Amino acid sequence: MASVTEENYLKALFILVSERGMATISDLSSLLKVSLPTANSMIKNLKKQDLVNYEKYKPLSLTEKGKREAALVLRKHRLTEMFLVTQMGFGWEVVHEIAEQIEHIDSSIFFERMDELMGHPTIDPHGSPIPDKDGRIAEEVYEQLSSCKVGDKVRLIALAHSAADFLKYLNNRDLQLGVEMKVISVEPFDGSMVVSYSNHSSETLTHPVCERLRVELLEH
Amino acid sequence: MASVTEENYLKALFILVSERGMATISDLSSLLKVSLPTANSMIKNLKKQDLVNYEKYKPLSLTEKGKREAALVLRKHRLTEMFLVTQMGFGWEVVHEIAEQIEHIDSSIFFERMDELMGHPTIDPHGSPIPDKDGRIAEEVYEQLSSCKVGDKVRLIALAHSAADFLKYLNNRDLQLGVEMKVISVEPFDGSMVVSYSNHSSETLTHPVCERLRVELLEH
DNA sequence: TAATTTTGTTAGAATACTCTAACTCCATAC
DNA sequence: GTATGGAGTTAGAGTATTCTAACAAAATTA
Ligand SMILES: [Mn+2]
Ligand SMILES: [Mn+2]
Ligand SMILES: [Mn+2]
Ligand SMILES: [Mn+2]
Repeated sequence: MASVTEENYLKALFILVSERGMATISDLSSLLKVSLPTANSMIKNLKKQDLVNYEKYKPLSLTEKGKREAALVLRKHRLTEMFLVTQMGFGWEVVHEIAEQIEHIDSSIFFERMDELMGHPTIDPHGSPIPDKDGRIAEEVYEQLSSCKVGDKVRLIALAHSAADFLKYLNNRDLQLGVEMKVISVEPFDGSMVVSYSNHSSETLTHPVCERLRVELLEH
Repeated sequence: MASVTEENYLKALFILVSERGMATISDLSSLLKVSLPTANSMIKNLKKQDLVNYEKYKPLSLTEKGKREAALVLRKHRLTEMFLVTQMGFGWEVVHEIAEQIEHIDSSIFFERMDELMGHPTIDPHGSPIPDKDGRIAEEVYEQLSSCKVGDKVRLIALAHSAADFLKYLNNRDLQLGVEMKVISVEPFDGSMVVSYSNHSSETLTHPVCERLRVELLEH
């Protein structure tokens, strides 16, 4: 069984590859906040266990075995986040930190019970898909709010990142998953958008925010 | 902050001292399933941190600081066990293993929320007291069933040990905390007892079992 | 292409935890 | 009181994870 450290590396690699199509040792190094040589030697270790594909100076990828392992950790992470929100009443801005630890608990009955109690959820509180028991995960084929046009009506269905700061920013503006929004205007200079939704008739969102909001197009 | 390993040592020491009045390095070594030199060197480490009192060849004890740390880990352990039983529907025979891992989660809000959701329980599913937030713990001044006499009526209020085997044994006989039992007879030769309770009019319990059942005397 | 910057690698070392082997201390049993 | 066996200790070493320093390769910029 993979150690806590190894699990963190596998999950990081899985997420990096699914977000950017590829991953390098320095991506891992900065995401996990370890030095480059540390990441380098861990990658060699994971290669030895046939969990990652790696050739000197080449980009990284997970083997099938590594993908499975990583997806199962991600499953535990996302199930936990959902459990913390739906069963324990936590806000979506605090659950990631706790799940980062609980994802390493070694107990199949624990996570199976969570899953049952929640009725087998398919997404986590941030809208990301939860891998199934075999490590299969749904494609994320969402549009970014930033790519929408004036007049578009969309529904917020997921977030590209779930840092607490960002989530609190959304809380302060009553932005939750499921909210229907309409694009009022787009500023060509800096990509900021004015949108309306719920009780908010006019809210300005900067480009970095719009990029991180994943939406489903309802009308345009 | 203490590492997972250090927390396990502190908790083990706390339990050994509270159960037997004292603890030695070999007690720790066998309880934690590590070699004697391993326990020895960890004790030196904990002494350096002013968590245990230790002089070569002398018995061990926790400092006030060590007691507090240990009690807070024990609090997390027992809150978790109670949570797993009352909020997640697990049987008391499986929760110890899971709690052994979750007790090391570093998140005060997580355990505070557990505590709130359960209405601040004071005992765990095996009847052991849950230390409070300051690390204070109630004295356990229970009688053992094995010390009762024929004719005594007692209520089962705690278990001295919570190994899964033992708990399954109790499950098979419908023995739960709170059950009122009557001592029908005691076999002087081997200390086994015949008791009646609930729908069980005559159940034989061996001495090792009776020793581990802690009771409150109702009548005699 | 040449210079520069970024990324990756190797070497060497530190810390935490663990072990076995060998030895010493201590309680108690004769 | 000495012999003995169990408990405790020290020495030395291995694995996992991490780091810094020094260097090499690759990518980017000029
Ligand atoms: Mn998360
Ligand atoms: Mn993690
Ligand atoms: Mn327990
Ligand atoms: Mn533990």
